[in-house]
Amino acid sequence: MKKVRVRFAPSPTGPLHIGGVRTALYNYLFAKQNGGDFLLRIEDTDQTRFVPGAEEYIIEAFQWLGIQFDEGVGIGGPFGPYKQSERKPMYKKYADQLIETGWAYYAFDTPEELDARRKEAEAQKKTFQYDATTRDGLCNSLSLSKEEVEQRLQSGAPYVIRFKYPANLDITVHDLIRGEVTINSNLLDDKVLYKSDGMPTYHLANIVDDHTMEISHVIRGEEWLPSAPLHVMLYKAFGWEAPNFAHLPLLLKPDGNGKLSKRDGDRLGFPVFPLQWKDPKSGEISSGYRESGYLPEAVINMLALLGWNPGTEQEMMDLDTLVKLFSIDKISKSGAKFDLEKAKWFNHQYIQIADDNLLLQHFEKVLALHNVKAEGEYVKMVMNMIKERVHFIPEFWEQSSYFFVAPTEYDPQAVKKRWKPGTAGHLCKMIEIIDSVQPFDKQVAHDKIMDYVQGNELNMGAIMNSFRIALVGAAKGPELFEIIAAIGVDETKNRVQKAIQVIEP
RNA sequence: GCUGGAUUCGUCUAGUGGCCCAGGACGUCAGGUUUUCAUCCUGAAGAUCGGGGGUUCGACUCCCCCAUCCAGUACCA
Repeated sequence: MKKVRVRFAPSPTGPLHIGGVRTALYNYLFAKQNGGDFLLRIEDTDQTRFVPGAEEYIIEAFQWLGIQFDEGVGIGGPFGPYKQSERKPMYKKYADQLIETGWAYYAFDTPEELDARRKEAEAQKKTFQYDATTRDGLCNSLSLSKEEVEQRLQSGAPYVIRFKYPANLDITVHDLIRGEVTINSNLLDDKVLYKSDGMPTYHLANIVDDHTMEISHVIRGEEWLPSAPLHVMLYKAFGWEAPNFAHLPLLLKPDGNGKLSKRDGDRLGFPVFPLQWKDPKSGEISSGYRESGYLPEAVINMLALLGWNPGTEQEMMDLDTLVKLFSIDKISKSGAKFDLEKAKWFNHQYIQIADDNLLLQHFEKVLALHNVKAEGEYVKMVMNMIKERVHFIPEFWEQSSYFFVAPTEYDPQAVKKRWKPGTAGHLCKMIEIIDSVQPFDKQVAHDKIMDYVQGNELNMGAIMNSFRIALVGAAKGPELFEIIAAIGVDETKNRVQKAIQVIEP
C-alpha cells in the first residue's frame, strides 16, 4: 500500500478563497487520518497573473487556521523545490518525452490565428476545437513536413506543445466521490502542455509534480473534473500510475446560484477570505474571517460541514476530532451554499468554550483598540459576565463598554419606553438606599431596593430598567446589581445624576 | 451551443428497497427563564424527497426520459 501523500496547490494570483481553504482542509484531514503527508505546492506557471504577497498570504492563512503542512513552500522537504517556477527546467524533458513517444506535437499557430478560428466557428454556431479533425489544417508538426518543422524549431520560431488525443477513445476517470466519469476523446481539445514562454501549463506541471512528489490522492475542486480525463491520459502517456481522484463539490453563494466569488462576501456581509486582503494594485480591501472576529476553530468546523458530515448528529468538532471522523465517502456530491447564520452560531459556540486566557487576549486587544486601560482581574471578570452575549470578537466592546466608560448617549427607544415622569425622583431615592449599604453588598442592596419598589407599589420593570438605562445607556447587559458591584457605588451615583441631566433637561 | 456534474424542509444535511405520510442542525415562530438584552430551556411550523414514466408486493432509495441549476469549453489555474 502506497503511503498517503496529498497536496494543496494554489496559484498565487490573489488571496486564498474560502473554498480553497475547505479543499485544503479536506486534504489535511485525509492525510492526517491516514498517517500521510500534506504538502503545499505553489503553482505559479502563469507569470502574468502573479500577485505579490499572495504566497505569503496563503502561508499566513494556514498558520492562523492551525492547518500544518508537512512539506512544501516555506517548509522544505525531500521533494523540493515546491514552487513550480523553480522547477521550470525539469518540465521540458517531460514534454519532449511525449513528443518522442507520439503523445504530443509541436504547434506553431499564433494565438491570433486560433482566435480567428474560434470566432469564425462561433459565427457558424459551432465550436472550434484543436483536435484530430482539425490538426491537419493547422500549423503543427503533424501537418508540416519534417524539414519544415525542423527549420522552424531551429529558427527559434515560437511554438507550443500540445497533447495528441487518440481518436474516438472512451476515457474513464475513477472518482472517489462521483464514481466513474467517462468521456470520448473526440470531444476533447488538444490541450497545450508547454507554452511558448518556456513554461508548462497547469496540466503538464501538475501531473509531473504529482508524480515526482509521489502524490497518492488528488483532492481538488469540482471545476477540475472536466480536465481530469486529460490528466488520466497524461499518466497513461507517461506510463505512470495515476493517483486517486476526488472532486469536491463547489461552495456556492448564499443567494441565487453560482460559485462563491470575491464580490459576494462584502455584498452580503461575510468574509470570503480567511484573512483580510488588500489588493496591491487597486488598494481595495476585502474582509477576512480573522479580522471580522471569527475564531479559527469555528471557521474550520463550519467549513468542514459544508459538503461533508460525520454520519452522526455531532456538529461541534475540533481539528483532531475531524481527523478521526473524516471520510471521503461521506462527502456530498452537490454544491453547498454558504450560510452566514450558521457560521455565526458556530462562532458563538466556540467563544463560549474558548480558553479563558486566549479569550482574554482577544478582549484586551479590543479594549486597547478603544483606548481603554483596565486592571487584569477586572477585565477577566467583565469578560466572563458578558461573553455569552458575543458572537464575534469585536462585539466584546459593544457588550462591555459601559464597564469601562460611562454612557454618553441613551437609547431613545428604551428611554421612551421606560423613562416616565417621576423616574428621576425614584432613582435619586434608590441611590440613597444603595449608598446606605455600607460596605456595599449586592444582595443586601438588591433586597433593600426590592422593598422600596414594593413599598411604593412601583412598576418593577419600569423602575429597574430606567436604572439600567442610566448605568448602561441601553436596555441590555447582565444583572443590574452585578453591574453596580463592578463599577462601584460612586460611579453609579455619577451615572444616575448624569442620566437625569441629559434625559430631563 | 457542446460536454460533464448535480437535484431531500429557507440553508447545511441524514437516508444505499420496507424502520420514512422522511430524522438532525442553523434560521423562523410561540411559550418559559432573565427586572432588560443576549444566552439558555421547551414546543411548533417547515420537504407531495425537481417532474414524468417504468421495475417491484413495496422506491427518497434501482432504470429511462424531461426540466432546472452549476462547472468546463484559454499558450488561466
